[in-house]
Amino acid sequence: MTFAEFTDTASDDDPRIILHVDMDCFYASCERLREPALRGEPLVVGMGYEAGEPHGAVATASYEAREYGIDSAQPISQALDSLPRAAETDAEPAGYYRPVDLDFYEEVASDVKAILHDCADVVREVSIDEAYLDVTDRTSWGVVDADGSEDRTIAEGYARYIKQRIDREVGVPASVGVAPNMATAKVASDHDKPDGLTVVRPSEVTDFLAPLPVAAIHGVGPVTERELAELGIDTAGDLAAADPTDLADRFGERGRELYARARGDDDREVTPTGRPKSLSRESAFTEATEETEAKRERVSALAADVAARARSRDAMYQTVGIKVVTPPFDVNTRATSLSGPIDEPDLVESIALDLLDEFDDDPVRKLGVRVSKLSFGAQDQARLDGFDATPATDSEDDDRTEWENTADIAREAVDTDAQLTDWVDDDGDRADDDDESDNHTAEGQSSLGRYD
DNA sequence: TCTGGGGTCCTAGGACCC
DNA sequence: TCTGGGGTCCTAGGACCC
Repeated sequence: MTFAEFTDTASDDDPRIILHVDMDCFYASCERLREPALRGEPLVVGMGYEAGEPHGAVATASYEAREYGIDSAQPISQALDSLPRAAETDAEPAGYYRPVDLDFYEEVASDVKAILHDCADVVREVSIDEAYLDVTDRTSWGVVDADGSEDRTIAEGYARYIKQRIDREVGVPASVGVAPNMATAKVASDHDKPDGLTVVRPSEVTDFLAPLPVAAIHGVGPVTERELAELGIDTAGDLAAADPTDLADRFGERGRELYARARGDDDREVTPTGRPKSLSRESAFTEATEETEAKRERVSALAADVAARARSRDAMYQTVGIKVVTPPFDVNTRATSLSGPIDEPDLVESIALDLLDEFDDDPVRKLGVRVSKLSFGAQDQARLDGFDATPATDSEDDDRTEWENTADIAREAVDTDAQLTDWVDDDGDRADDDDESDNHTAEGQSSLGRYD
């Protein structure tokens, strides 16, 4: 047997079993958990409405509310107008609005995640209400013939067990997709919402995907959908039958990726959730403003916020950036990198304000502050200690801006002992690998310094 | 659909290095 | 003074996701 034959056989005989668990209109379900009277009622969860400004957007709409055309990301005022009235003359809509309470949703989510981790060896949490599980070693594609009439896979029973545990122990509904890879599992969980369970066996993958609209593929948004339509590609089957080279010409590497997903080819492993790559805060003005002071105040507040959050998460950052949205909806970003990771709220503010200067004369409808190139935990800081402050940029001292110099001072002032917290790596080895690639950057620079 | 907030990944061009 | 090819890092923008 050749090696190729061997691997083919191995993958045919032993396809993975991947679950995608997706909580149904999660925020609304959480609100119903603590307020059962909201069950069965049209419910909109959003933000920005209570301030008296009809400026927020819908975060989640219950399925009852969706019946009236209400959808995520819709302006809140419009959504509330769409709700039915109890009587023609009623001023109040016969539906409910609740403001987002993220802290509560995170508590509920952690209960759900605990069950998921109990049910799988590897869990990748993608968001507050979504996760991938590799349960290959916990169940099987084997078929049971329980009552002699239907054949179901053992994996289906396992998925149902997980769903029921979430429902029984936490009290919120979930939709689950089961498939031999992540991309197909994701589409499967979406296929029968809410409270759905869709199992796509290895032999069924192609037939399952083919008839679906191309937008059902994860990664195809409005822009790509439109461009694909111009090429006569409307369904996943069309995409699967297209010429991958043409797709690559038009969409780059993404084209190949989407082609593979439409064919049900996806060998990405389920890896544990890594640490964040960036942290940001943004906020919109009621209407576009040109006032310098208003803009600066907003940026200062956002900077303080984002720096505090970074500190609370034990994150140091090496890049600080801003986002400036000008009418009609032009997104501008600016960023500055420092010579090493820092944890300095004042510096975040001064850099962000400096970057904002460029937009002094522009009307602005939205501002954001972001920190990135994050590093975590005591190890990085121990390294910083030996990090001799002679990065490559030091040769041009005159060009160094005030904040870069300040950054060096701040870095040298870092008290390693004070920062040696009881950081625990709860993300496993893989996340560590990710972080190490970041650390190498710092090491590389200090090496350069030595060889200079 | 005149658009909130928090993220990820990819790409292109320029700077810089050997 | 003119100059190749390979590589990395950085910034800015774009598409997408929940």
